[in-house]
Formats: sequence, structure tokens, C-alpha cells
Amino acid sequence: MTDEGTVYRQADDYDRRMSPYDPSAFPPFAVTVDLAVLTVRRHALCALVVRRGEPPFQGRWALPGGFVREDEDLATAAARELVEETGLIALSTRTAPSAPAAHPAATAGAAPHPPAAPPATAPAQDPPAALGKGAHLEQLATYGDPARDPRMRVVSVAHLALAPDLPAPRAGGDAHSARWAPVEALLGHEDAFGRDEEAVPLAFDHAQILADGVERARSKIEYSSLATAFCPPEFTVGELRRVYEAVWGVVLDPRNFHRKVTGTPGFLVPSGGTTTRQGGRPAQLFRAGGATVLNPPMLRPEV
Amino acid sequence: MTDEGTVYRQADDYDRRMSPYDPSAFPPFAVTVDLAVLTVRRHALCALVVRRGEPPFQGRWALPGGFVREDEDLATAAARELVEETGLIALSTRTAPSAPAAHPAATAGAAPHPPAAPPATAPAQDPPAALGKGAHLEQLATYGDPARDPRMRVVSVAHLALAPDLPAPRAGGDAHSARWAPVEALLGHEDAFGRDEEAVPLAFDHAQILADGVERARSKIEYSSLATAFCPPEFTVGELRRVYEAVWGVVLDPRNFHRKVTGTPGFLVPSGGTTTRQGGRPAQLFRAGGATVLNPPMLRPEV
DNA sequence: CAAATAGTGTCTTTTAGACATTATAAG
DNA sequence: CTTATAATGTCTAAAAGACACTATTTG
Repeated sequence: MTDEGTVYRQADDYDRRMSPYDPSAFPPFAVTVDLAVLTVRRHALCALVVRRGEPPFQGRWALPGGFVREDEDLATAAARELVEETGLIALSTRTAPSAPAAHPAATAGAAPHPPAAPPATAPAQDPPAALGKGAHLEQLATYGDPARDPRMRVVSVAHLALAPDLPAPRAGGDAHSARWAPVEALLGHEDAFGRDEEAVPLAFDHAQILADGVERARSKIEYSSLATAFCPPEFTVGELRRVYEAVWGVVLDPRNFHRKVTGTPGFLVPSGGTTTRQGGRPAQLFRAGGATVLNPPMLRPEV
Repeated sequence: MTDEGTVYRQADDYDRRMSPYDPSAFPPFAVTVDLAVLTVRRHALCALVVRRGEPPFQGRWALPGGFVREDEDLATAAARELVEETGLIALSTRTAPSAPAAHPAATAGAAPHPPAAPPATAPAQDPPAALGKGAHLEQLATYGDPARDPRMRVVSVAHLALAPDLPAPRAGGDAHSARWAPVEALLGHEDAFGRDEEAVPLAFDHAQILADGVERARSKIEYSSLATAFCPPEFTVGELRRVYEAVWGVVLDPRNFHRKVTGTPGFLVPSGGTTTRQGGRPAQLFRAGGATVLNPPMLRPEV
């Protein structure tokens, strides 16, 4: 039914170039991982950005990232970068392309591995680190526009990390090399441009990566228990609700939220304790339950 | 709070190695695209597979794919491969990672595999092509396990394509170089192993890629109008229902399905005509509406 | 006629969302 | 006391799902 022989016979071409005996037969790419690390700080969804010290985009903010090493898996590289940037240990890295019903429980995914401390390189002040804490880590998408890096052909496998609120990199500072910034400002929510320092567009295609990561997070907390990744090990229903409110940018009814979240099997398990850290009546403390898929889901309010 | 200097100062490292003046400073990768092309044939979800003519995995079935060219975007490469393999024109390719309102699509981990096909091997008869037709195309996930291809380091950016039923590659044939095969058989649905020819595991990590693609499709038709990508330009409600039944592997109530699908704004628009190609009372013909996000969603029946 | 598919309606259960009320802390 | 937050309950509207019934074709 089609032109003979031409159609899916590109395979010939493939094998010829795939031959290890002719390494110059295929175009070489650099492969990196970039990280969209999100957290909730002061009731706002924030991302970790680092300031670039060299061209291109010198002085601009960018997402943290680095090269994938010779014998390193993509998930391993992302976990390594996450440790290097934040001290966070990846708690879950799934091969699965997340889907509601398919998201298996994933706990330990990528191994911690050797942080491999770079020698003398850095003055490196204010690390936003919180060693010993865990974060959710998953692959986001891959970006490979030939022009995305002016220096060479780089394909970046972006990852999304969700972490509990971490200590500020350095309170009061202003010209540091790393910081948490509200995603609204980073993504230039129209009217925000020109006002704030971080309203300058991110380097490379990192604004697109971040936007994709934010949308992934926003949609995924609907159908999974991932919102708990933004919370400390023990948290209250109110704290979890404030996570949803910050990530979605909406206000939720505390009573309906409480009823729904406590009624979803496997979402939360009471830890026994209570706290008054939010003021008011003591609230029950919970831990994340084993469920990864929420049924029924938490639905974002309509437009 | 963390080890000084080591943390996010990988930027130095990054920039040093990124320098175009030292191309040997970063490890070179081959980058490919692999395609999980899905369609619905004879009430079963099927995938396009090609037979490998050379080692490794000689004689095994694999997903179609090929190298990303020097100055080619990832989406462009995937669209090119799709045309080469099937004659299908990519109708939609989104950079966006996940499902809009809901569900995150995928994140994937690692896996290897380049499809390789033998040159002389193929008489290349039966292309499952259907020139001039369109298909949905989107990025799925990226697989980069260092061992996924025994020959060299290959990172593959897998894509998912959804197409209407196409003419069989070659009816009656049995040892062709390309064919549609039910995903159940390809993924070795337990009891299916050993019975059928395609019960032999796919080459490389293609079973993982295909499984991820199938799960992406299954979840995405819940919250988007993507199921129409499996249908011809004009289709009936019954035909659309059979798509859902095939993809999900369930039986749906025709009456509730009809009420729901016609009641979802923007999902379907009547084209005016009717058809009796399914037998019985003439059915109204519809086209896909403009809506991409379904509200309310079509929910998969529970376990 | 029977058989098959299309399309509409009706009823019950479940869920979402609006909102009242009570409980227990801090200041 | 007031104020803030937590937790439970009640009501209504919408949606899901089970299922009866009618409509229009082919054989």
C-alpha cells in the first residue's frame, strides 16, 4: 500500500551507523540532567535556582544540573545532582511513566551514592541543603532543541524533585549563588516582570522545563499522594491543605478537605501525636500512608 | 548546614566541561528516538514492531526507531521516523510533559535500546503504511541505562504515537519485517507466553518502553479526548466505545457511555451524517471536538 | 420474523461542595 | 473574654452506574 521498500527500512541506515566499529557514523551528543526542585515556602510554590557565573546567560538564574557520566544511569545522575545541590536523598525514582492507576508504590528507587565532593572548586556559601532528608524524584521530560545551548548539542533529561520546606540558603542575602524563588516570579507571571530580581527569564530553556515541572506537580497531586512529599515526615491535615493551596494557587474549604483526605484509603495514617504549631486546637499528626494512587482523587477546583 | 563548597557548585564543573574548546571533557552519547506506535485492530490494542535482522537480538521484534540527526529536534526526529515507518503524519507533538488536568503522564527511568535492523535482510514487503493519514505523537520518556545496548552508550527518547486502524502490513504473511501485534502478546501477559510467536520478549528494553507507552495511553484517554486519535476522521459513539474497551481491556455499558460521551462539552461534534457500517440502527457520525481536556473525565472501571 | 446496534429514560448510590456547629488551644 | 485552628455533621446538587425501554437497520 505504500512506496515499496522505502518506508520502515530506515533500519538499514540505523545499523550501519550503529556499528561500534565506526564511532564517527553517528552524531555525538552531550547528555545532561537538569533538576526542577520544588518546595513550598511561606505558602508559595518555590523552585531552586542557581546563578550562572559564566557565559552564556552569565548572571542569570538557571536550574541546577550537570552531565550524565559515562557509566551512570539517568536516574542515578539526577539523584547525584540532587544530593550535590541540596543534600536531599532521592526517595523515589520510578521507571514507570506515572499514571494514575499504574503508579506502583515506589519507595526506594535510586541509590544515594557517593556525593563525590568536588575538591577545591567552590567558595560556595549558602547551600540550601538539609542532609538526611528525603525528596521525591522522577523523570520529567527531555529537551533537545539543537539551539538550546549555543555552545554545543546538548540533550537534557529534566527531572522533577519535590521536597519539604528547607532552610533558606542564606537569610537576608541578595547576591548568592543559589536560592529558592517563587515559581510565579521565575515564570514571569505577566505583571510580575520587571518588578523583582528573579523576574528576569531563566537561562536556556529552563523556564519551559520549570513550567512543565510545575504543571506535572499540579496535576500529579490530584491523583497521587505526592503532596505529602512537600510535607515533613509528620504533618497535620491543615498543613497538607496548605500545600495543596500553594501548589494550585487556590483556597480550599478546610472542612471538605479534611473529610475528603481522611476518607481516602491509604492516604494518611495517624501517627498518634498532636501538635499546636499552627495555633488553635491541637491537630492530629499523620504520616503518609502506603497508597500512591488516590481514589477518589483530589480534584482541582474548576475555572 | 552541609559540607561546604561541595553543594551546588557543580556549576563550575559544568561550565568547565561544557566548554566547546574541550570537546573531550564530556562523555559522548548516541541519542535515538524509539516509537511506541499504538492502534486498535480487531478490538485489540496493537503495537507496531519490526523484526531485527542483526545482532544483538537478531530475529527478535523491536520497536521502530533511529538516530537523532545532527541538527534535528527530538520531536522532529520522532515525526520523521513515524513517517518512515508508517507513512503517518504527526498531528500533534507536545513538549508538554503530562496530562493537563490530571494526570501526569510519565516519568521514566532508564532503559536502553536502539533498534537495529539488518540491511540486506529485509525484502521489506508489507509496510503498515497509510500515507496521508495523521497520528497523535508525543514524547513518552527517556531511557538511558548504560547497559541497555551492548554495543555502545545510547540514550533513547521514546515517543508515543496513536493512530487509527491501518491496513495490515500484509494479510496472511507470517515472517515479515514489520507487523502489528497485540500488546498483550508482546508484553507477555503471563499465560500468553510460549503460545504465540510474538510472545518472545522484545529486544533491548523495548518491553518496558511499550509497557510505559500503553499505560500512558490508558490513563490519558481518561482525561483527554485522545481516544479519538484511534478513530478515523468520522466515527460513531459505538466505535469510540470499542476503542475505550480495547485500550482498557474492559466492557463498558453502551448506554451510560453514550450518555456520558455526548454530554461532555467539546468532546464530540456531530458531522451530520449517519452510518450503518456496524450493522443495526443507523448511527450518528461525529468528529473530534476541540476539547482536549475532558470534564468530567471518562473513568476506568475500578478493580 | 429475529438479531444487532443506536439512542433515551429512570432509578439508586456515591461524591462534591456549601455551610453549621462544636472542640481545644493561645493570648 | 476573643481569636484561631481542628474536627464532625448536614444538606443539596451532580455524577456514576445499573438497567428498562424504544428505534431502526439487516438478514
